[in-house]
Amino acid sequence: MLSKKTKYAFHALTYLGKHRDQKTVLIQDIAEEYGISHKFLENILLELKKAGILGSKKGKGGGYYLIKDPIDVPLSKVIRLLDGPIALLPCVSLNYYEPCIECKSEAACGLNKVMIQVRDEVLKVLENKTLADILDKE
Amino acid sequence: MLSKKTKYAFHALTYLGKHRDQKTVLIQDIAEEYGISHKFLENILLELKKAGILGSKKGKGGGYYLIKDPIDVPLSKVIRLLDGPIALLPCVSLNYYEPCIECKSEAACGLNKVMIQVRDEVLKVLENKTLADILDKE
DNA sequence: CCTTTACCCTATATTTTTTATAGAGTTTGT
DNA sequence: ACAAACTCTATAAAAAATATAGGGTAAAGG
Repeated sequence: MLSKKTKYAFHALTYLGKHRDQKTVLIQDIAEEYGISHKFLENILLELKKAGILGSKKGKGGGYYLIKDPIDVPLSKVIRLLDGPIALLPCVSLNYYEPCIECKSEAACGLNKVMIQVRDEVLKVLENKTLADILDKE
Repeated sequence: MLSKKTKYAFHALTYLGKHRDQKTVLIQDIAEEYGISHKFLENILLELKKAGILGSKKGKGGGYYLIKDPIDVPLSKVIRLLDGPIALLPCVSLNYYEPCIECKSEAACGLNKVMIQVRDEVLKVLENKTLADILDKE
């Protein structure tokens, strides 16, 4: 399941996508629209900024704005950023790989093979669907 | 990510699958093989039993045994049992459906559509791969 | 029939992760 | 100078996952 953090991130990105005509959007506006705590959302937006998805402007009249074209923001990127690995096992994660502690060898692990398959199927969708696809529907 | 509970369940099922020649297997034997706490594993085996995957026998000479043919135990069943929903959002879960609280309407939700697609791709794999596939590899 | 073995069940404790909050900085426009 | 609004780090609260405890119940075997 996606964490609240990730869901909030998608909400915020959707809101920012819808308001691309204005220069900046206040944290407060997004927080109110979706009933998210201002401060919690702040951390999320900051992470999205560090990842190069959002830009921000300080001081009066400041706020956040989309720095990327929505079509260039795959959903997988957002999920990985806020939630971490997409794979179901650490030993098949592309971005957060770790060997399974209790596993003797990956070659001899039956689960490993299946989970690689699952990962690839999930990524086929999440790498190709972007923020633009989400904006379309709303 | 799969929880430890689910991973332990797969370990136990693998062990039981490998030892189908003997009538029963002790909790203790499985726990030692994989370094799992006896008591923690007990709860897991009990759930697998309630789900009709395992059988057990009390008293001296007792233990657990596979009641189903490994080919009739889809991986999705085990995951759902120990971990809950496979879907990434409650609003697209087939077995644990719940509406998203912060979501106004599913029809107008861009994420909803994509996550249905993800769910279906994952299930294509996990419903068709069974315990038998895992046993093959080990 | 009695003792031992081993599963059955429920409750509680511990640890980790997630979610939320607080408050002091820093930058910027007027 | 002042106020608006993001930046950053630390901490707290809540929830979930993991682990432990201990008595209950059934069955085998002598």
